Amino acid sequence: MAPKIKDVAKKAGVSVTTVSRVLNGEKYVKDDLKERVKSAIDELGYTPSHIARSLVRKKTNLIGVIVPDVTSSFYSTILSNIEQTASLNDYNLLVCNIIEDTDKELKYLNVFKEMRVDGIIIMHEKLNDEIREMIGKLDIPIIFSSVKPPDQQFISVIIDDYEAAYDATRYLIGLGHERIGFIGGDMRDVTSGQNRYIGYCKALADNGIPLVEDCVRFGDYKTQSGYTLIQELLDCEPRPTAVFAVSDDMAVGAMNAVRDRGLAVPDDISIIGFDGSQLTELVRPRVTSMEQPIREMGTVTVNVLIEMIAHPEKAPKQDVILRHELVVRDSCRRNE
Amino acid sequence: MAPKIKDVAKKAGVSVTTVSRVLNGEKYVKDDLKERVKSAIDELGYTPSHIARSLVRKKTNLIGVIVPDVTSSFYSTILSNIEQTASLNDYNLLVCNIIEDTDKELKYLNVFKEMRVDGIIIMHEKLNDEIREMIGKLDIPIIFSSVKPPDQQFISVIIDDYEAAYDATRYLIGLGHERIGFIGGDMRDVTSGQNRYIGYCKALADNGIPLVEDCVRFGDYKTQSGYTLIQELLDCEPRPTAVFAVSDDMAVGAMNAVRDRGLAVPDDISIIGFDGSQLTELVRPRVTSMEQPIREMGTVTVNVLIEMIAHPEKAPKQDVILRHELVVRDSCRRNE
DNA sequence: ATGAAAGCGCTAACAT
DNA sequence: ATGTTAGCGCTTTCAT
Repeated sequence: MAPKIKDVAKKAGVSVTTVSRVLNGEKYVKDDLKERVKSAIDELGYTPSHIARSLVRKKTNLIGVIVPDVTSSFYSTILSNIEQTASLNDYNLLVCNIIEDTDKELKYLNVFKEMRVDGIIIMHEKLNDEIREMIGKLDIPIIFSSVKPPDQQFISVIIDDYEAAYDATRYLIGLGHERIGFIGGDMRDVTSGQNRYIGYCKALADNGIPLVEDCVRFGDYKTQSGYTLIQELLDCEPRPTAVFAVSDDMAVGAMNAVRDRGLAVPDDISIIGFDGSQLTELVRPRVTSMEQPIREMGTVTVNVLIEMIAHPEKAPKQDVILRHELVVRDSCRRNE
Repeated sequence: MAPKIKDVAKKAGVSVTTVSRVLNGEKYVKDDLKERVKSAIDELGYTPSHIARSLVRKKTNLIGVIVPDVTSSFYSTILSNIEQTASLNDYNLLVCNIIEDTDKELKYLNVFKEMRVDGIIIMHEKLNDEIREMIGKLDIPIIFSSVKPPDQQFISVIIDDYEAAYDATRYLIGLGHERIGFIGGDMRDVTSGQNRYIGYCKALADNGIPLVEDCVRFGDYKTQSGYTLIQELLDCEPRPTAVFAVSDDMAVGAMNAVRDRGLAVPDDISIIGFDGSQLTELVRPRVTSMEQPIREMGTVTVNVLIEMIAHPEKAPKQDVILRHELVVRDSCRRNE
């Protein structure tokens, strides 16, 4: 059996309180006692039980994280930064990977509650009623990262997706493109679905370019869906000279489809992505992308959450909006 | 304050023991009492405290996982499967991302100990003395996934890297290649460093092909290192007609470098990767790779670990060796 | 079939 | 400056 505080106290010839005091770095312990306790701890190989501590302190230093898919470059990068920032602040991560599995999410939310996690980070916006209700009466600080659920009560760390999509489209227009296809996300998603689509539409409208419904498709942000959907766009007459894909994964899928059809990016068609995932630099041509500050997003999310945990009464009422940034690489060119 | 078992007992007009009994699905509770307790639980929105439970049961249902880099396609895929299998068995994951940071790993190992996790999964093999010592006296079941540290005392879920590398090299030889470059890993790593290199050497030797030191480089498994190292191989006279990179990431980096130099894969040079990461299908040409059963690896790791947790006395003494498999795609061709 | 009470390992009044 | 003790929320003998 692992040694407990009582064993240390006995060995050092002091009370458990004294041991607890040196454990928690309190003053009011004479140096010689402190030394005795420390060597007792060393000899016994004692490590305090976080469990017991949590029980009395009513604080677990645990953050529950719900990721849609850890294998995605986008989410894993945010997760990586979440982990780093959490670790820096002595928080540990309970990670749940839900692959569109509502039951699993519900289960994990319940686990988070049982575990008495101090805070929760959620990275998807498809909240059904059950989950909404569960979350609503959870009484644990919750923050959304990179997404914004329709509910006003929750706060998010996001970019302005509307504006980012607007800027991405404008970039294409500025390059002389007028037939610009769109490969969108899930229109049930407010940020990554609706807002990006609206931004695209508005940019066209502001520049007197008519929206061609036939050049618009919606997918699920993944490579395969970009691969599939662009094929329909390539069949349009006249063919778009540029395509805006609302995720880098979809952009890469689209680029592969173009290539597999014997066409070239960007010579035959320009493609711009969205997110700023590592993939943009891995493929050839490298993907021009409207980037989110992914790493910063993870960091900010944790910092805001920790603030909410520390001061639940003054929880922020406003979303945190980070800046998006166009990073030009090689997948778009001027339309002559 | 969240309701506790005592509140439920009071509300239902029974003892806490009875509540505990229905919570844990024991028999010996009359139906009407059971009903009363259940509705009290519902009305109060009571959720048992995992903390308190863990304290008395001396079981946390927590598994600590140490990943070198969650943003890597290879590790995140294993992690995803670890999570899935753990969740299926009611275990939760405490995830630690160490980016070659020994201090952080040490810290986390200590956190795992404090948290009294039931088991630990480690996915890297660079154990320095400090970590080795820490792990040695941890008294928590530990299993290594996809890697094998030099120490005989720990068990691993791995493939036979030597044989896999041998087979990969033989595939290239079978394609008619005789000048076969090698982009290896870290020679301090037994599995992914040494064994793959030795397999490569042995395959050459068995086929009467002399090893050309100049066509061998060692990197860190990442894209950038593949990109850099292959440049030196391309300068060799005569130039290798094929290259074996011991990770898909390095293979992709190498392919990019080849392309950026105006050469083509596989027409000018064949490149075979290793791992079977998602990347192989994402880039063009798609990467022929000696694949590890990544998904199975995560599943098996958790299953074995859970077995070790349940029966610490009869811990497996043998590594679990999974089968590797060559998946032919488009990055290698016959050398005429 | 149900309940009283001890204790899991620790912290935090409170007392000295 | 140090020690005593009462919980934290639950499970689990042991009684009844």
